[in-house]
Amino acid sequence: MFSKTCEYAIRGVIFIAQKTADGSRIGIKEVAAGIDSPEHFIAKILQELSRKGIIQSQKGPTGGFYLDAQSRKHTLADIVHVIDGDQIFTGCGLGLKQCSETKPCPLHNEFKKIRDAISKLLRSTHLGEFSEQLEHKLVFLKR
Amino acid sequence: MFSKTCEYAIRGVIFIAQKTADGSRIGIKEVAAGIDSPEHFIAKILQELSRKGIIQSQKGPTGGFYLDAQSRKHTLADIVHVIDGDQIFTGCGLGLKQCSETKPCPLHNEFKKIRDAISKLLRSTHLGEFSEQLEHKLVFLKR
DNA sequence: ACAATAAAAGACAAATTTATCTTCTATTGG
DNA sequence: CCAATAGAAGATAAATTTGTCTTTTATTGT
Ligand code: FES
Ligand code: FES
Repeated sequence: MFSKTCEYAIRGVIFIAQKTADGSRIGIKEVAAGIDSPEHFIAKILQELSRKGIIQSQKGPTGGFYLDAQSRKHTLADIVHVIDGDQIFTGCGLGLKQCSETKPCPLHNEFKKIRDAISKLLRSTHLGEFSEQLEHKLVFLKR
Repeated sequence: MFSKTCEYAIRGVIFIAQKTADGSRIGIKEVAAGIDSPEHFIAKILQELSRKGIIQSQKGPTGGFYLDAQSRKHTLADIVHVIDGDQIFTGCGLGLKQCSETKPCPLHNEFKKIRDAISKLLRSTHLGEFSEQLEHKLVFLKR
């Protein structure tokens, strides 16, 4: 569904959203441990998201990653778009070079519904929503 | 959503289903051309599906791939299962080692709906259904 | 039996994705 | 200003997926 990179990205950002809801920052090591991902790999991913303005970062002592008020309005779709591109939003489920209404693949109509459900979910889930859940052990980001 | 291998597999089998509805057989070259895939690559894929009994094949002159009555009752889910395993049917959308009701990821409940929709689609689509569409240029397997 | 045909199988190679390691740069507190 | 900290960046490597090439085996019609 998503690339491994994108899975880490989403988990990482959700983790950051939860841990920095109080305005603090969190270091890359804690993020990697928190979501069970390779440290340098998630670092690169977060750096790209930071460059694109999806999350914030700060170098030096007391530095780390965090989300500002603006970022909390971003959605999971923004992350997926940056990491995996728009394939999942508009691509053909059977891998045709492009999805098309006029030259549809045999599953086009059915795939479209699923794709739209995924889009809707990703677009309607804002990063700010993840601030509290984890602390109460209601949901998990690793196993 | 699916691996490239699995996309080719589905397109290939649908193509075979359409072209051999009359009881004939079709060669690997025609399949590769028909779905715009690398010839030897789709060959390996079809060989595996053949070993698993999802499709049939016959060596030698007048040989080729085809679907018998039994195979036409198979579903797209059978193909996906053979090629990509059960990740798409039961795996966690955020890449946790296993999806779990008791230790769910933050998107578990939403992902489950999507996963179930995909499962339902794949399980309810039988290979026999593809026998006529393509001939009338209603749907396409390459572009 | 024989030659032609077509899939099966296995080895190999390219490309992409995922992961690791090292060095550089910015920031902080003293 | 200086030393410590932590992210940024770039190079390298491993693993996986995707694609190609060659040889073998089964089947057919003559
Ligand atoms: S053409 Fe395949 S999903 Fe639209
Ligand atoms: S735990 Fe992530 S989808 Fe079930």
